[in-house]
Amino acid sequence: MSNSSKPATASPEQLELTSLLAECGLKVTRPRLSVLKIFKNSTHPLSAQEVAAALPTVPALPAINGVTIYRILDSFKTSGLIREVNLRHGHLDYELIDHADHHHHIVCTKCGLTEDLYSCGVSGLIKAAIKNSRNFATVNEHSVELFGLCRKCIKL
Amino acid sequence: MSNSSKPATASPEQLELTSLLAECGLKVTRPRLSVLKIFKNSTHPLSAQEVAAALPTVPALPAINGVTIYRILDSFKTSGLIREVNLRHGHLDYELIDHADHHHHIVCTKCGLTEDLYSCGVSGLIKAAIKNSRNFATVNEHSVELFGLCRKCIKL
DNA sequence: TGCTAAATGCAAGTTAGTTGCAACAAGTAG
DNA sequence: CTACTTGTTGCAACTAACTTGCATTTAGCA
Repeated sequence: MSNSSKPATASPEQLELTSLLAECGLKVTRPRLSVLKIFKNSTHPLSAQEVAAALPTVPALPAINGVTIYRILDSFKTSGLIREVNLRHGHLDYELIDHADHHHHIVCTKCGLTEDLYSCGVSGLIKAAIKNSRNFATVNEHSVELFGLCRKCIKL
Repeated sequence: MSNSSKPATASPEQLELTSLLAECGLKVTRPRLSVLKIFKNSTHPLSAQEVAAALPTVPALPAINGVTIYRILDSFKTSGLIREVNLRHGHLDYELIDHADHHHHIVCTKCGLTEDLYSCGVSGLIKAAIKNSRNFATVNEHSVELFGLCRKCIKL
């Protein structure tokens, strides 16, 4: 039984995903590997539903439950693998945290097209906020989202 | 019947709210006046539920339906009276648009305390985004939210 | 004063996300 | 290699936020 529960050979990609999970102290399971792989291959933030839709349906394997996806997203968030972003789509989106890659988003309010922005410029604002506020002590996170129209939608 | 449907005297506040609605092309109704008044008196963004909770319960008058609140928020938003803000509370918040008063928010991720920020500093980012993006044509809106801990919560 | 379009109330439905609990499986100790 | 323990998953039911359809009412205006 060489291919009953474990693949005969593990691809380098699979190995990378596995160690990424292990490093975060998360057990390596099939659902988690699948979800992580989807994020790795995605160019934009994903909602829980998009993750669900992107899950491969292998006839031989049982489908992954919707609840499990929420719980995986939660565990990934807690362990710092992904972050929540709010793109005003009426639900939460998630994206991998690549520590070398701090960015924000620009969203088309008509079609939902999303691009990353690689400049930021709020560090001054953060400093000023802490300095001027009597109530706040620290700023750990921030979101900057631009909302506009893409070239396609502005023509409609 | 002097006090059956209309008050004998209209307060200056009532008059102001009335004309504000009229200017926006909205019919002046009791539910709308109540909701607008709540926003006028609030120092922070409000959710639909908070608006509902803040509605006065005058025994003589029928209560205002929850659905109506959503519809009022929608009409206020469409006519530019209020704006949506996303403070990661799992629902949408709304605040009056005061055109002289462009601001953003700083939110405590533990207790939800919210303050306004009166500096912004993203105009450079917006210009750069339009210039560098092949896909985007205009930026009409933006959100900047800082998330951190207030002095109370950081001690816990 | 009466008309008409807009606003409201009510009931039911939808969507996103959560909770409790039993079954299962990853990692580890023996 | 096997057995144990704890974290993970699946299922079903539930909640919160918000929406829709339709009948009724009412603001604004002729």
